[in-house]
Amino acid sequence: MDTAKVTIFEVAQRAGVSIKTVSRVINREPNVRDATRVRVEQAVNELNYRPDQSARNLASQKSHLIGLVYDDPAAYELPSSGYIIRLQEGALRACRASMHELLIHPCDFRQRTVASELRAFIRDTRLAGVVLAAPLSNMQKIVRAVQATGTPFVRVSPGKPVRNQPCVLTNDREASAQMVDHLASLGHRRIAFIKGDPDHEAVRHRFDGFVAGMQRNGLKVEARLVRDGDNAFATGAAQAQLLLERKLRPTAIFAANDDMAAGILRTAGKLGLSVPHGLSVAGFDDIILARQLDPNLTTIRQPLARMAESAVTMLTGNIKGERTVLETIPAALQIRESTGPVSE
Amino acid sequence: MDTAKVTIFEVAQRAGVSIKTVSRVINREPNVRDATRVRVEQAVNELNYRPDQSARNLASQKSHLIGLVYDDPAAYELPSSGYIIRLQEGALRACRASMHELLIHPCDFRQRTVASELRAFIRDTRLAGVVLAAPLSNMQKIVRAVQATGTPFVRVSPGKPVRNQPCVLTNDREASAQMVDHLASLGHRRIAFIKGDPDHEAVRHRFDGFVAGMQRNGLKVEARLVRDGDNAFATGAAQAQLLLERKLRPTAIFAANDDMAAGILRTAGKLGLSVPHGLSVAGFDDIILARQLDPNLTTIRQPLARMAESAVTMLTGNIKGERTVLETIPAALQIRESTGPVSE
DNA sequence: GTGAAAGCGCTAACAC
DNA sequence: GTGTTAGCGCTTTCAC
Repeated sequence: MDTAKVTIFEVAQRAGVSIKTVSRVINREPNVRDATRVRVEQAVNELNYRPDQSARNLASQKSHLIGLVYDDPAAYELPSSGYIIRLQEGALRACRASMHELLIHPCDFRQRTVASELRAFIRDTRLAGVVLAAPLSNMQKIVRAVQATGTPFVRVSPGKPVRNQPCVLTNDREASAQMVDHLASLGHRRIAFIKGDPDHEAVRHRFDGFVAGMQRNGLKVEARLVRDGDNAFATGAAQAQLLLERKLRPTAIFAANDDMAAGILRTAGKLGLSVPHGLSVAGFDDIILARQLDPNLTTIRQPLARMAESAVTMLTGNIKGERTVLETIPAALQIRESTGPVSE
Repeated sequence: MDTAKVTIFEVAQRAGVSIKTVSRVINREPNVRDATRVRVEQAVNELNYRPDQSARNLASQKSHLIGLVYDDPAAYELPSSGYIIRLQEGALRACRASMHELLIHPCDFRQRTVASELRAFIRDTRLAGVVLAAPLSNMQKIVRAVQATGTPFVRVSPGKPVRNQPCVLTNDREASAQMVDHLASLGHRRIAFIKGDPDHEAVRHRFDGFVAGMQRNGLKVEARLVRDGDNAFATGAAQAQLLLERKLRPTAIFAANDDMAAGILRTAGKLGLSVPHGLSVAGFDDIILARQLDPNLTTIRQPLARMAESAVTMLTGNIKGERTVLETIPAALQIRESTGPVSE
C-alpha cells in the first residue's frame, strides 16, 4: 500500500528548502514566506507525507494525547455508561478538532493507590493534558496528584471552583432551584426531596439547590419530607414508600438522581398512584432510562458532552497561549410527563 | 515534584552496566544474568526510573497503544452506550495486563471517507494493534483498509470467520437456536420472530439461528410470523401490534434485539396482555434496559467484554510470537421473567 | 525568513 | 552475557 515511509527530508528536498522550514509549515509557525509555505504544502501532498508522531513527541517532549480520567464503572452498576459515553463524545469531538487523540483511563478512587497510579499513567504517556471527570474531579487528593505532575489538566465538575484548578462547571445548584420553580409553578407546595450519595460532592449541591428553590418560592422545607439516599433505584423506591404512606403526603417528589426517581415511579405504580395526576416526580441526570420510563421522567440534563469538549479545548488551546481557567455551561431542565399540576 | 527526568544512562551508571543491559532488563529480553538483572532493577527503583515511551516508540517503530475502533454512537440512539462500554471494559482490562494504553476511535461507516480516515489514524499513531468491533468488523471494505496498513488487528464479531483475518467470535447463531430450545421447552409452538437491521450482518445470524432452532425442535417457521425490523423500539412495537392482532396469534415473540423486544412489551401492555402469562417475549443483547423492564427481559448476552479482552490479548500476545487467529467465546442465555410456559 | 547542527531517550545490530 | 555504535524522525537553538 504505502511505499517506504516518507520523511521530512524527502519533503524538504522536493520543496527545495531545509527540513526546518518544512517543520515550520507543519507546525504553523510564523516566519515562512507565503510562497515557500505553498511549495512545502504541495510537496507534502504530492508525497503524501505525514509527520511521525513518535518523533515529534520525543523531540518536543510532549505528545498529542489527551487523557480522559473518570471513575471506573466496573465498580458501579452499569447506568454510569451513559455518563461516560457522553463525556467521551465531547472529548472526542474536541480532540478531532485539534488533532489530538483520546486515551481513556478509568480508575477506582476506592483503591489506596489511585494517586500514584494516576501519576504513573500521566508520566508514562507524556499526556498533553488531562481531563478529570466527577466525582474524581472533586477529590482534592486526586486533583493534587494530577496537579503535581505538572501536566495541564481541567476538572469537569458540577461543583464549586477551586483556586488554581482549571475547571468546567455547570450550574447544577441553580438548575435544582429551577426545578423547584417549575414544581411551584404547577401549584406544588409539599415537595419532598430524596438526597443522593453523601460521598459525591456534586450530588450534594442538588440538595442545596432544592433548598434555595424552596426558599425563593416561599415554601417550607419540611424535615420529614427530606430523605437520605444513596443514588440507587431501590432506595428511591423505599423512601418513596415511606413518604407516600404519610397521612399528609407530598404532592411532588424530587430525587437527587434519575435512578432514585425511577424507583419512585415504581413505588407509585405499585401503590396505584398515577403520575403525574396523583404525584409529580422529578429526577436529575437525564439518563437514557429517563425517556424510556412510562411516564417519561422530568429531569435535569447536565451538558456533559459540551463540558468535556470545552475541557479538552481549554487544554489544547492553552498550549497555544490562550488561557481559560473557568467556564460554566448551563444545565437544562427537561420537562416531560412525570410532572404536572397538583390536583387536590 | 519529580526532579529532572532520569534516563536510561543514570540507571546504567548506577547499576554499573551499559544502557543496553538496562534496556534488556526493561524489555524482559533474555541474556541477562540474574545478578545483573537484580542490580538493574534495584537501580530502577532507587532512581524511580520510567522509560520514556516516546523514545521507545521512535526507536522501535511501534507504540504501546491499542486502538479500539467502533461505529460512532453519535449517529445512533444512545442505547449503544452499553455496547461500547462493555467493549472498552474488556479492552482496558487486557491493556492494563500488558502495559498498553487504549485509544478509542469511533468512526462513522456511513461516511465516504472512513477507510482513508482510519488508515490515517492508524498510521499517525503507530498503533501496536487495532481492535475492530462490529458492525465495522463485518464490513470488508473497512477490514481491508485496516489490513492494508500492516498493523496487527483483530475483528470482534458475532459473525463468520474470514480467511486471514484474526477474529474473536461468539456463537450467536447457536445462542439464538438455544433461545428457541428454551421457548419450545416451555411448550411454545407458534413462535414469531422480528428480524433486525439487514445492514448488520451479525443481526442476520440471529434469524438463521432462530430458523435452525425451530427446525431442530420440529417446529414450523411460519412466514407470516416472521417480520422485518430495523432494530428500533418503535418497529418492535408496531410489528408486535400486527402479530397480536391476528386471530391465531403467536404465543411467543423473539426479537433480534432488545430494543425491539422492549417495543413488544410496550404493545403487550397496551393490549392488556400480561407477559409472560399471555405472551412470552425474548430479545437479544442484554442491554441495560433489559433488567429494568417490567417484566425483566429474557435475552441473550454477548460476552462483549471478554471478547474485547481476548482481542487485545491476541494483539499484545502475537507480538511476542504466539499466534491465535480465531477464538470463540460463547454467548449466554439470560432467562428472566418475560418468558414462561404457554397457557392455552 | 531560512538553515545547520545538536540532540530528545531509547532500541537494534553487531561486536566482544 | 554484555557493551558500542548508530540511528529512529523530528524540534530546538542559534546563526545567518
